[in-house]
Amino acid sequence: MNDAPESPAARDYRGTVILPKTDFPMRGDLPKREPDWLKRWQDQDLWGRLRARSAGRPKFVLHDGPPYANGPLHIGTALNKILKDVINRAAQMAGHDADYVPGWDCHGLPIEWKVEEEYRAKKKNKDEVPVLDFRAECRRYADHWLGVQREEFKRLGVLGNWEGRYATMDFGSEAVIAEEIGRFLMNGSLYRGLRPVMWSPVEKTALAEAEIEYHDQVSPTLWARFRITEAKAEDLRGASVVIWTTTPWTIPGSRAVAYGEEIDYALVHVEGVAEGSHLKVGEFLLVALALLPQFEKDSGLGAHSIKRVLKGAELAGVIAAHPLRGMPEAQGGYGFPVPLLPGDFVTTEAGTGFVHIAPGHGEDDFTLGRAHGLPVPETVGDDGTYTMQAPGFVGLHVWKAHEPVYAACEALGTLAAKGKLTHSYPHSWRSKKPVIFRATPQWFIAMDDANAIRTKSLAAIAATHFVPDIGRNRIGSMVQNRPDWCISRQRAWGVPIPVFVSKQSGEPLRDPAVMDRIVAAFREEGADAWYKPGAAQRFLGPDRDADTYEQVMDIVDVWFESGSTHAFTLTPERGLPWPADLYLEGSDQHRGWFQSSLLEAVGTRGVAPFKAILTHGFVLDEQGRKMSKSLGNTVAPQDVVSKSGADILRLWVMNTDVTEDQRIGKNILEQQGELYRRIRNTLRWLLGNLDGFDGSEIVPHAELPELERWVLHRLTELDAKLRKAQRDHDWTGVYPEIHAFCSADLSAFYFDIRKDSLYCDAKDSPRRRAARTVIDQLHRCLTAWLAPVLVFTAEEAWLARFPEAESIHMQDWPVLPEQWRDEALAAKWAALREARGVATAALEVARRDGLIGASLQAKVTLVGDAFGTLAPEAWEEVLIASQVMVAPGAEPSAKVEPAAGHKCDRCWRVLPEVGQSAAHPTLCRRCEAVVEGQPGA
RNA sequence: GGGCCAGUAGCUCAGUUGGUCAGAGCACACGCUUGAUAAGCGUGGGGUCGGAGGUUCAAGUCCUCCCUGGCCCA
Repeated sequence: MNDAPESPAARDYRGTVILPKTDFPMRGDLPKREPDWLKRWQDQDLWGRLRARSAGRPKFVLHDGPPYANGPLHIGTALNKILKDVINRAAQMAGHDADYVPGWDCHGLPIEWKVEEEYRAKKKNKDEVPVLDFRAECRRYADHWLGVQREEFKRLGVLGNWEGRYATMDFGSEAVIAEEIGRFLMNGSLYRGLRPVMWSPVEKTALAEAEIEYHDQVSPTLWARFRITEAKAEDLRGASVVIWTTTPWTIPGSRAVAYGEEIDYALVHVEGVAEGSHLKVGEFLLVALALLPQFEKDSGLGAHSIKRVLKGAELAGVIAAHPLRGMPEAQGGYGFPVPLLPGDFVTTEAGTGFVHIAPGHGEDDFTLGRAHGLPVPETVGDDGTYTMQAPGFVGLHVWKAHEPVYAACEALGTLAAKGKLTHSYPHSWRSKKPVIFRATPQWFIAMDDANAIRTKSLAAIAATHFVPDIGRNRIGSMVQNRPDWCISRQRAWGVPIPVFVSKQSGEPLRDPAVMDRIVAAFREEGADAWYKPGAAQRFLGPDRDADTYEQVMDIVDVWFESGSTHAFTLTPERGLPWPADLYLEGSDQHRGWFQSSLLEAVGTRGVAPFKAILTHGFVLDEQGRKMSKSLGNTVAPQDVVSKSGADILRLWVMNTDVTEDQRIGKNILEQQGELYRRIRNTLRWLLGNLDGFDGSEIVPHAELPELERWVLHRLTELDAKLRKAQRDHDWTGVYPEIHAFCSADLSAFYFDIRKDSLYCDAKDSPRRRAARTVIDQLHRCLTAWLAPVLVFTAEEAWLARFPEAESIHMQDWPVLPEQWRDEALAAKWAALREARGVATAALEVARRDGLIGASLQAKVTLVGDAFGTLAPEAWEEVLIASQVMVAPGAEPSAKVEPAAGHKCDRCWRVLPEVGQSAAHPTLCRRCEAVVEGQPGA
């Protein structure tokens, strides 16, 4: 019915249709093309040009948290760096000078361990290797991985000052780290103290909290009697307090027993015992009432009576005997009185409601002991064997001590019961071996001395902008509760704590001149200077005798080093302001880098080194589980880059809510590929329709049709969101919205509608020029807005249009005219699109019924006042229908029937007028005019 | 074991102070187009908003408990 007339012979008008034309390929082919872009940027010194161009702009400094240089990048590090890159690029394009200096953390146990492993493989003993050689080996190792990671970061499209990167092992960094320690030495916050620390007997070193991981293990358990020797209440004398412990090896270090003041304790008279029980009929025991039923099972307690129930508070002043008192081999070693002390950490969740206190073997123990003036015995040596202070067990390893402890207690009649328990226990993250709490001399930074680091830190936290805000609580409660900062490590690969201690007074030497010599030497020779022969005399100077000083050979905690990165990176020499605008790391760094940086800066400068903190979550697999090699669910960034392209990985980062944990996997990446294709095709279509575009055809805003002005309004909305995200560092949902704009607003709506005009109107028709005016802006906005994320694709889409341009990355985001914003128009068109849905639904029904195929075959009658705000001719455009009638009515509805007339051979609209022209019998009037080149067509 | 956070269609995410909030995009199915074509358009089916109680006239939206997962800490 819509066939063109058979005669005269139909002409081919295809050549008169203006179809999109561009060399911008449909497929990204990212793995192949991205390296070419990287080379171009490298060759043109994009980074240098950006800095030159940005001179004088307000600085934006995201201070890089240093990844550890000991292996290839994993997906979490890639996520972190990509997010930083997007934020830096966005700040740059929003008008800042975003000078980004990437950095690396280079010292520390993991590298040391790797190098030792290499020695072991070569049958070399580390202890026989000169320390300077060993340190050189570690340096080479770190340097290698720093190089590998740098190239991997670059491949991800991350832009930064790679030449001027910082590393904690640079001589200048080592010097500043020593200098920072010196500040704490001089201001008095650095002190040496005996404290229980997490100690690895295998690696023979104290471990930081971050170097500990928890695994289940089976521990021997011990119920031991502490016989009461002194008590006001007569019925308590001679009774035994029963403690329970999962570390029987700490018994030789036991110096007190803790109880809970509010806990109810039962004085139990034993009247019967199960076979094999170590309890004795007739004895009196003290056990928490709530735990008595469990104790019965654990100890084989049979018939018994509760003589009395007492509050823990009544136990104040009670003295007991050590369970090893009288041990023959100990030669009177455990004869001291053991006081009962109140401890608020005592619970009735497990055990007996009594906790034995070994001040050298636990944080709570140490604190309680210190409060009551208890000694801190050093019962265990650095290799995990007992010292002379554990008489009867000297030389025995603690992991082999439980049987001897059982035996000694049994012989002394203080063994109440024994057993086994599977529980979570701390292990060294390197050796995977269990660690112990052990009292050792360590260097600490005081949290609550006159320097008041804790108080000042809490104030600094209150003044910091957190994204998300919950981070404030998290780091706040940690700082509130943390103990003094133990900064010493008994290792070789790091920056030494550059301190001399007077052998006579035991006091550290506080001499600025000595510190100056040390810092100057480190700057020239690196921290190796500390280990060179004659170092002590060299630094102490001619006026002091090195023999009267102990040179501290501990190195500093790597968290102190990374906490000092602000001090050697945000410097006037680098032209970087202090403090940084932003620190951006995973949420685990609340305890790590955020905190060490905060404490270090507050301790030396009184304020935080950052204005804002942004945290992201962890990368999980598609089921939301942690990634692990054993589960085989890891996603390597290198694989994503080589298979899909860095732009896909970058898009994934920005399409997730980074404040929560993010999932990644094959399906999710495929989905990102789909989203990418839509964006890419949008750019391609824009480019295709800008072929030959020339500023002379731009139509003034006031003369644009409503549809065009609506698109420009949408641009102002997106622009506002983008700029708000840039200011607040909160990007959640921004790029999903840009994608939705490309898909729903442009591709499915605006583009679809304007194809008729762009393809079929005369080149210079006002309507077509208006569309191209907007398409020009769309191209400029989208490429600029996408540039921080799709760094390669945006460049390709920019240069496809402006081949002579330097780079999209040299551009700023366009500043949009305020007049584009038109809320009333937005509301009107939102309503129109609702109404349009009624019509498209009706068209679909007609299609189902075979009445029409393409919508241009339809004549649509719109009934309803909702349609009245637009003229029928405008509805023809919006519905892409050949003929539209509008009629008043309450409920909106649409009637569809085949359009009457013939299909225009050029624009495919079906109109009665087709066939009326003698010259072009197969064309509609508009197309005839265009083909004839009539003015105003 | 403790602290903090999260759990909305297969996937990624929206859903202010409780009252058209059960949504979007992608995927999927079906259809159209063949002048964005290894593209484009339309329509549609999918969720008892982790589970169970409770507060309220009214609860993804508040409270309690539980389950699952994550980070941190023991």
